[in-house]
Amino acid sequence: MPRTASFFPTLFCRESCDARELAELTRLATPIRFDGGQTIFREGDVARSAFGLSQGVVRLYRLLPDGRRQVVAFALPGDFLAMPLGDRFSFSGDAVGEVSICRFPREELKRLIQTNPGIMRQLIEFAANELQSAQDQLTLLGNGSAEERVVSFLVNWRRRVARQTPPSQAVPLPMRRQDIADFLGLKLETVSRTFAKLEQRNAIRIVPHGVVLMRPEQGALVAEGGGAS
Amino acid sequence: MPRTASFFPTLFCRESCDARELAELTRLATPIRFDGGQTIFREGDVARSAFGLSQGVVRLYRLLPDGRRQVVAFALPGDFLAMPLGDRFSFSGDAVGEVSICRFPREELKRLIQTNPGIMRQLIEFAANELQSAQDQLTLLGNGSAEERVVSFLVNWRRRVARQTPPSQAVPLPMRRQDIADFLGLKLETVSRTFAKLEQRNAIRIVPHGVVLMRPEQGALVAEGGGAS
DNA sequence: CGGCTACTTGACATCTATCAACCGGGGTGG
DNA sequence: CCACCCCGGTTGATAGATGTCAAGTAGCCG
Repeated sequence: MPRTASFFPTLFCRESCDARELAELTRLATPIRFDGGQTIFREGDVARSAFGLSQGVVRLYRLLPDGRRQVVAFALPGDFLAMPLGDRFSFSGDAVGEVSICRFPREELKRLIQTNPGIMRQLIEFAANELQSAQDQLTLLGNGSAEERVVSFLVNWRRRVARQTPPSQAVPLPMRRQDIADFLGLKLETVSRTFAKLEQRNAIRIVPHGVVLMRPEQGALVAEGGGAS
Repeated sequence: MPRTASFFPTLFCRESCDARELAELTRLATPIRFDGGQTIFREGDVARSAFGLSQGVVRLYRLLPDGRRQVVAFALPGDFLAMPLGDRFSFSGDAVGEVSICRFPREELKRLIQTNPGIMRQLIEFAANELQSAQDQLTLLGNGSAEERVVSFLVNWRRRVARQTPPSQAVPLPMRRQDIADFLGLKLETVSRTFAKLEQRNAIRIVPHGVVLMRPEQGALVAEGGGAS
């Protein structure tokens, strides 16, 4: 269990960290790697496995029959990819850049969860967080202008990324404009234009694979509360 | 425990129905009534209680600082109002017409849940459903036109209502246009116009406190999958 | 160096929001 | 019992924001 270490600590050791439970989990986990663009699991597939993200970024999305796409969340290291309940995936996930995954056999994981109240509690908490995030996102898509959506995305993304690699002025944006657009319910041109507008206003600076959020505007930008999963 | 009966069966007896657990739950529950428009709980309040809906319809919503509102869901009998986790309500709920509620003291309910795997499982399943619904709604708000949103709402609402009072051609809409608008991320005028357009097309008929969904169009209308909580 | 892909920018179309007037039913008070 | 008022809903005219289509630019990889 080499690379695995970077995953468990974030996910399971936040509060209740039982050594035995952790050992069990580690025993079940199989580490896998994916290249950028590869699909990890597909909406509708029978969920034989559950996944945890160790390294990299994963976009979770749904495809509509006519090809439209809704990105449900961007996962960061420590996040679950898909809740290990329900026997089919309710969305697809693919790698944005290289990623390291922990794969769990679903049935065994399920059994482990049902017999370990500690893990069970963690799972419920995780679900509650997800729900909260989904409702934040819902509120944003229901009421926000293009600019509010983009700003909210940047602020939330920065907060989440900062948790992983603390000190850094620039916020990396490994995903494409199209991904951001599909996450925010906008078109990529609108995202691009909004970025440009924010830059003209000196709220951000656009850099090769990310943005720099400028100090002064940050306060004014906040407004919205929660955000992505 | 008189009126209470109409709540528990739907919520807790769908699958695993343990007589002892049910008895415990019933012991904790206090029935309350509210008139239309009354607020049952408020976003941000400390959640001393958890609530289950016995009769009527409740709108669950968030208020943004500038007064905009996002209706997160319309609850029907058998639904939980707010997940009994987290120590503050993450949204408000108020009665649409008269409602009957079951009130649970949160701490005791929590204890009961943590010691009863059956109830725990139910709760997780409920949370998973909620999450699924939230993501459906997210997809709708992110990609749907006004008409798609309204149609999706009507179809999903009909399905949910039908579960309660099976045979009825007309779909009751006890909530106001403004509520529907805030649920769908539209303005009430747009909702009204969309209703009118659908009626002109003979897809629906607008009746005093509801609509009738016409047979032929129904097939064409479906398109979207899931929906409200 | 060439070609691909992501991204940006521009002109224009479309949709929904906005502002405002109007309609109609239910309840209240005369 | 009738008239009025109030509220929710509908409808119209107009404006603003985002989507659409299309061209053009920049960075990356072979």
